[in-house]
Order: sequence, then C-alpha cells, then structure tokens
Amino acid sequence: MYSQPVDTRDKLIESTRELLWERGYVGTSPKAIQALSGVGQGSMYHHFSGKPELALAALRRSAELLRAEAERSLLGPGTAVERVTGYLRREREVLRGCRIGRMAQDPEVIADPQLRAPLAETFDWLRETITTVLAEGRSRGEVAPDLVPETTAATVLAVVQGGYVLARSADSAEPFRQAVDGLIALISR
Amino acid sequence: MYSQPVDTRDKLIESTRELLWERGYVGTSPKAIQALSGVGQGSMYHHFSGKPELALAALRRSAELLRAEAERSLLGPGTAVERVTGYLRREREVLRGCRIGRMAQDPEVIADPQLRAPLAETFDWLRETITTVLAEGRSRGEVAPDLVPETTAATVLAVVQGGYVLARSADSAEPFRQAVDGLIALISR
DNA sequence: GTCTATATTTGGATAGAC
DNA sequence: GTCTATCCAAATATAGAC
Repeated sequence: MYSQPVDTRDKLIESTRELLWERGYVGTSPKAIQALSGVGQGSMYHHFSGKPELALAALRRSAELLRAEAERSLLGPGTAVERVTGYLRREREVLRGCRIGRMAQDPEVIADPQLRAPLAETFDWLRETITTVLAEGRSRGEVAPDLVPETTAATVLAVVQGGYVLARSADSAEPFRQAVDGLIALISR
Repeated sequence: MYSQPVDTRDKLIESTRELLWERGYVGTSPKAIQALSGVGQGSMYHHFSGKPELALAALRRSAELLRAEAERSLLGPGTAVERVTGYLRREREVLRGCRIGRMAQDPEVIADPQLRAPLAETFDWLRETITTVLAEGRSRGEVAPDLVPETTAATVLAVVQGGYVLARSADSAEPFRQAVDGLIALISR
C-alpha cells in the first residue's frame, strides 16, 4: 500500500492521500497539500482544477491499492476460514484507520456521488469477494452449513471498520484485536 | 435521545451536538453554532471559552444519552441473546451514524485526552455491559458455552460502528442490516 | 449577559509574469 | 509547467459598549 511518487501529479496525489487519511476531506487544505508535496501553488492548479479533483484522484488510487492488498489474503491459498482470518489479521495501521472507510464520515464526500463512488465500489467488491470465499468454503465443508455467506461477509467488513473506530476511541489497537478475535471464534465453529 | 433546550447554555450545547454529529469537530464552526442556536457571538463566548469547551459539553451530553438509550435494550427483560439482538436492532438513524463513534475520525478530538475521554468511556462501558449480559446468559445456558463474552462484546460493538460506515458509504441502510443479521445468526447458534 | 466592532489566520482560489 | 501576487470569504476569536 505504498508507492513512491515519480512526477508532480504523483506527488500531489500521494500527499493528498496522506492528508485525507489523517485529516479527512474538510480538514485537508490545498495549502497543506502544497506544503507536504513540495509542489507550488501554480503548479498544483495547473495539474488539478482544485480540491475536489485532487481528492477524487487520491480516493481512486487508495481504493485500487486497498483492493489489491485485500486480494492477497482473500484470493490466496488456504481454506475459506483461513483466508478470511488472514484478511482480518493482516498487518494494519490500526490507529490510523482505513483510508476508504474514514471518508464515510465526511459529509461533503458522502454528498458528492463522484467522491462517494470509490467508497461504495470498494465495499461492494469486498462484500462480494468475501461472500464468494465463504460460499465456496461452505460447499467444500470448510464452513458451517448454517452460515449465510452474504450477511456474514457484511459482518466481516463491519467488524474491521468498526474495529478501527473502537481502537481510535481507546487510543489502543486492543479493541480492534478483540473484535476480530470474537468474530473469528464465531465463524470458526 | 432528544431534549428540548431550555436556556441559552442548553441551546448552545444542543446545536453543537447536532453540528458535531453532522459535520464533525473540524467541520463545526462557532459561527455555525451561533446561527443554529440563535445565540449571539458575545453571548456564546460568555458561556463557553470557545469551541473546545463547547464540544466537550456536547460530547459529554451525547455520551450520557447514548448510555441511557443502550441501557433500555441491554438491561431490559429477555434472554441474553434477545437483549443483545434488541440492542443491535433498535431503531437508529443509520445514515447519520453514531454521535460518539463519529468523532473517532477527528484527529483533533483523538489528540485531546479531554475530548477523547467520552468516546473511550462510552465504548468501555458498552463493552463491559455487553460482556456481563453474555456471561450471565452463558451461565444460564442461553448462550453457547464456547462463546467468549469479552471478545464477542467487542465484536458486537464493532459491527454497529462498522455498519454505520458501510451504510454511509453505500448511501443505504441495507449494509448495516446485513452486518447485524450476520452477527445475530452467528451468536444465535 | 448580550451586542457590535475589530483583528488575525487560513481556505481556496484566480491572474499574469516567466 | 511553475512562480509570485492578489483576492475574498470564513474561522476563531478579543475588546469594549450597553
């Protein structure tokens, strides 16, 4: 989930990604993006029309990287439960939260269909992917037959997103781990 | 979860509560609070030293009300699973999210121990309360014996908080309901 | 307690030179 | 493509009168 900026556009997008993650849309100013990226005012407005366009490019890239990262655990080797467990337990910067889920709190993002789209698409894709993993696992007998793949997939996603909220509130990664452990115990029986 | 403002301080706190819910800490300006409450500049700064103090009063009140609301389902009648299910399915303004959990995304709230305290305390109390409900239910045979009360309680909280994130991202309450349904199925067997 | 005036900084750009 | 100058509104107060 990291890429070294090579050109000016890239530097702007990477800096915007970091600031959106840390401070959200309303908390991210063009000036801060310029300062972090080292790109000047004129240059920034040459490459992007303004803050919304920058944010859109940043969110699209974050969504793409998040998806690639999730594929590594979900579409890798192992049984269904192992793959979902791997996804839940993969290394995360728990106290920083999710680059995508974070934006769901920003009213200006949620109100703008263009800006909201990467969020909706990312979670849709994740839910479908996890649903498929669980459904296949069930047909192979790796997963309890009474477990409903689609709703369980939504539960998995919610635990991750909610785990971040609990962790940040507690200023500790512990609640995230507890929530994940509780879920893994529930789906493993 | 509603109270009619009676005096000036109350009007300010209620308006701040609404704005913090809708726009977060960084997105809430003193001017907006004055406009919504109908209280003038001078009056506002007479009652509160500034935005942090207003936010603190608002968060404390929201935490108190949220706790009272949660007690209604968690400490009411019914088996352990019924009470947790009641908590999960109680009426919520899903697309508006949680007044408390919402603030976990605000770096200025998380960085300030005073402002973060209501969040940490609320989730600690909820986790402990749900843990107790599940532990008692287990000892009564209402809950599967292999279900760990503490981690499961964290999972319950995370599903609610994460459900809000998924719902707002999708601009639909459906993912919240799916996540909750998935969890209820998991703890009911 | 409340009002109006004033002040400083930041947000988010546009304009035009190089 | 990039730089510097300029602009106007909003954020977040403080001061002093009533």
